[in-house]
Amino acid sequence: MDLKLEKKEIVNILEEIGTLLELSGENPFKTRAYSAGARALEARTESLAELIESEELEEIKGIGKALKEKIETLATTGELEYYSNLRAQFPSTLFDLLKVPNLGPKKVKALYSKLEIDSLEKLEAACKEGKLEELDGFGKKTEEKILDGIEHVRKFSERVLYPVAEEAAVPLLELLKKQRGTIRVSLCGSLRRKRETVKDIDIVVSSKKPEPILKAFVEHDSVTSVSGHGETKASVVLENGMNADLRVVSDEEFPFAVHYFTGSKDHNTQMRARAKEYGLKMNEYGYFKEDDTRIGCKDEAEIFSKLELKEIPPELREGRHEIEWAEKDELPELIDYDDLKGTLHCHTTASDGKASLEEMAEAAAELGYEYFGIGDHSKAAFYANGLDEKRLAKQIEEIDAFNKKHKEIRLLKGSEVDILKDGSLDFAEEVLSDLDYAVASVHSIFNLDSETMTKRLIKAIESPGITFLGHMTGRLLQQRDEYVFNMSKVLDATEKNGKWIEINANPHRLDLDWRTCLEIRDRGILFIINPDAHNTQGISDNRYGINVARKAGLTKEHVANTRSLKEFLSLLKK
DNA sequence: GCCGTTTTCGGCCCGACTGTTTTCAGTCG
Repeated sequence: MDLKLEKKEIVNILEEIGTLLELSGENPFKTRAYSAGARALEARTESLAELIESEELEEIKGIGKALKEKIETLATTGELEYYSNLRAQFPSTLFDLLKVPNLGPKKVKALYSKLEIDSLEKLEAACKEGKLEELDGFGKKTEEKILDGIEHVRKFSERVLYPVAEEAAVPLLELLKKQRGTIRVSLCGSLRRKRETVKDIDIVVSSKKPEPILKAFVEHDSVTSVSGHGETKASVVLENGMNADLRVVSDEEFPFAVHYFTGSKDHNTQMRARAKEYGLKMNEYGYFKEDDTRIGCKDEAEIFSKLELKEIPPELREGRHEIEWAEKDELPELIDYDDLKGTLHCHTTASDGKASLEEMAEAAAELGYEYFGIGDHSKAAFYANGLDEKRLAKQIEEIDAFNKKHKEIRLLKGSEVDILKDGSLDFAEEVLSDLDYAVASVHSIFNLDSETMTKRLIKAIESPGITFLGHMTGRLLQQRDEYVFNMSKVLDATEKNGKWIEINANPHRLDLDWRTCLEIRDRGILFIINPDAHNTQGISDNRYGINVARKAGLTKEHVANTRSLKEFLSLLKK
């Protein structure tokens, strides 16, 4: 089936239609139906062609007759009149205005229709001239807030990588923990769900006296401005540009508030719907019967058990399969942070690493790993000082010598072999046969057409000397999109040849994405979590890879390097 | 626009906070 648009592109268009409908003042539920439909489509792992051919689109919850037809029209023709008509009503630059905090569709529409403001520049000028005060519902304070907001959007419009958010959250959590009136503290939001990128930091505290806790929060050293400060909640902007929200509730309410603010939105919606089936109303303060009697719960586990659900780990709460799993007692026992017994794909000073082979090995041993795979670049990665056959042979000798001397950790001989443009490898098979393992990666020529790139990857994964593909999609979070290829076909080849798939744990990559892991798991393909470390600290990045695996719902059985050295070596032989 | 073992029509989550109001609309999470 030949499609004009990829699934991702259609998801984006549906989202955009949702926003455009908001701007045009449509029924909010209709608006929501488009963004809900977009998310529902995105969550499916099947390719769009499969969904259309098998007539399954309309089976997806959140996609009805109208959306099905629009999706199919977009997929087959690449166009949709309904969409282009909507787009013609508003300039696309209005989307920039929506990014300004406290500016929503209603206000943006008023700005556009009454003052012809359609860009951040025009908005800024109008604020400075005091023009906004002419409009109903706008005043001096709004103008000031908008000016601050424009500044903020220009500086920090992006979400930040998980480790950046985590680093900013830790001191706040510590501050809150040591406040006198604090009973319990929990990180919430996407940071608690271990998303790969995070927009703001959400924290919930339980206490009998909220005021002093809120005060301590807004006065913390890392706070540069206070954007809201009420009786039970406060919002601040941190010096790294992130927003942080604190909510203070009573201790009885705490588990509900924590669950509520952990989200995701979709997960919460599904939980509330389920609560309703049990005759309960659910909000951030508790369960309520129809006569408004409150039913308390001591912790999150009890919140779930009241609805006959097993406790769902925060990482899984994305509104995908978790409630179904919890209902059937089929929640996977998620892989844990100390389950990795070894790791591969690490660099040394031989190529572009910053630490020597010995330093890297010692650091790995200190982390408790039983085995550690060196994987320096091959000669085509010339920008990274890749090794040629001669230098690789020398490194193999060094590794043999190291293993003779050291018993605390076993070094594995390996290489990160470049996949050349035509899919052939940078080293011949006889060179690879001297190694314990080899990871094949694309490091150049990303802009091939889908068919060529797919063939390229398949040819690499079919090579006998290759153990797994490294960072398979090539994405760099917030920097570079995945290259275009047919993942299904590459996975077919991976499965057929008994190869593995890497979860690259570098926080800039996190490649694979957790959203696609489930399909791979169900094919029976093994994963391996590697840090792609270029220095000794980088080895610990594996915990971000574990985040991905947990979000995907993987257990340790699904991940090759949870095996002991002995088991791992026999896996490699296969 | 979607959805339904109380419904094919009438619901669709809802509370805190802010600013501009003089009782509430808009935004956010």
